[in-house]
Amino acid sequence: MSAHNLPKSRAEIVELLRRHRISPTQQRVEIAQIVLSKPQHLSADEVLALANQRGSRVSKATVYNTMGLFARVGLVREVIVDPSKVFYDSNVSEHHHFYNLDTGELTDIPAGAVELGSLPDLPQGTEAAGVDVIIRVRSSGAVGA
Amino acid sequence: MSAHNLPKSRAEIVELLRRHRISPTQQRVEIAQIVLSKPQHLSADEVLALANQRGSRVSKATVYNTMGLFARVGLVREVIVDPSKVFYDSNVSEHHHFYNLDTGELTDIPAGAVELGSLPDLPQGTEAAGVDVIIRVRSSGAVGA
DNA sequence: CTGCTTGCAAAGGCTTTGCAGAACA
DNA sequence: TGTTCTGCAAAGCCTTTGCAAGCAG
Repeated sequence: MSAHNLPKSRAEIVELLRRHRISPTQQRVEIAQIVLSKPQHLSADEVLALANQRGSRVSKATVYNTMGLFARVGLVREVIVDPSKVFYDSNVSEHHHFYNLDTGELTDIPAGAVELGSLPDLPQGTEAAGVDVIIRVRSSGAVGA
Repeated sequence: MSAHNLPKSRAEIVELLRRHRISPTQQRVEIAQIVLSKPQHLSADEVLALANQRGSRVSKATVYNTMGLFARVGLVREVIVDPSKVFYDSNVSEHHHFYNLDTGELTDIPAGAVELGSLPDLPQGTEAAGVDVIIRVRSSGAVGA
């Protein structure tokens, strides 16, 4: 599963949203076009900025609603690496991340470059919902404290 | 390295702080006693609550300052799993976490239960600062949406 | 003494919420 | 036409900051 090949045309987006039982309103389609156009990591604020920049009139509230909705249905993945903001990753296939503490840059770890053996036993009464691996890095030469 | 055996006596705490070049003020010692007394995951708010509950007069600002300081010197580890708050882990040795999305509970993954092969090549110009593995789980039977 | 710390309250940044008007089916 | 969605602004939560008073060495 997974591997939508990041559609672009309005029609494809509409189709994609419908498939996820999301009614394709104008704003959702615009946001989807922006976010799903290519593999990328965007904060809510960046999505809003890109939308405005494209001339779409979308409000902050709608961006949050929409990204939350997309995350819930699996169109995007939330990446939690920074306490101050959530990143949305348009690449939903299984992969992990580097997070640069100095620049705030979030990048993908090439698929298969990190191998988790088998999952450990989960706490009793729980089922797995996802595995995140984050490798925090620092720009070489960056002065600490 | 690592493996402080979670000291308890005031004298040990003072000694520990000095070793980390932190001047052992009354508040820092109290907070350290609370936090480092055993392996645990606490939010800033919980640290404050525990302090007040013990009769220590410590302000919220001081809790944040102090936990930030402790994290910087490596006395505790920040765990970022929830966009809404930071957890501080008194267990500084290398290990990973389960995070229960339904209860907000953060628990340790037994050492060695997760094996990362070798680290992948880091982005150019960066050096590793830490690796976090978070296995998100959901209470079995919890109803989604 | 001199500087580092603390505490209070205000400010700040991200996200959520309430509610009226607009769009969708 | 009934329901769902949008947008604005206000509210909320966690965290940081400014500044005067207090403690450490």
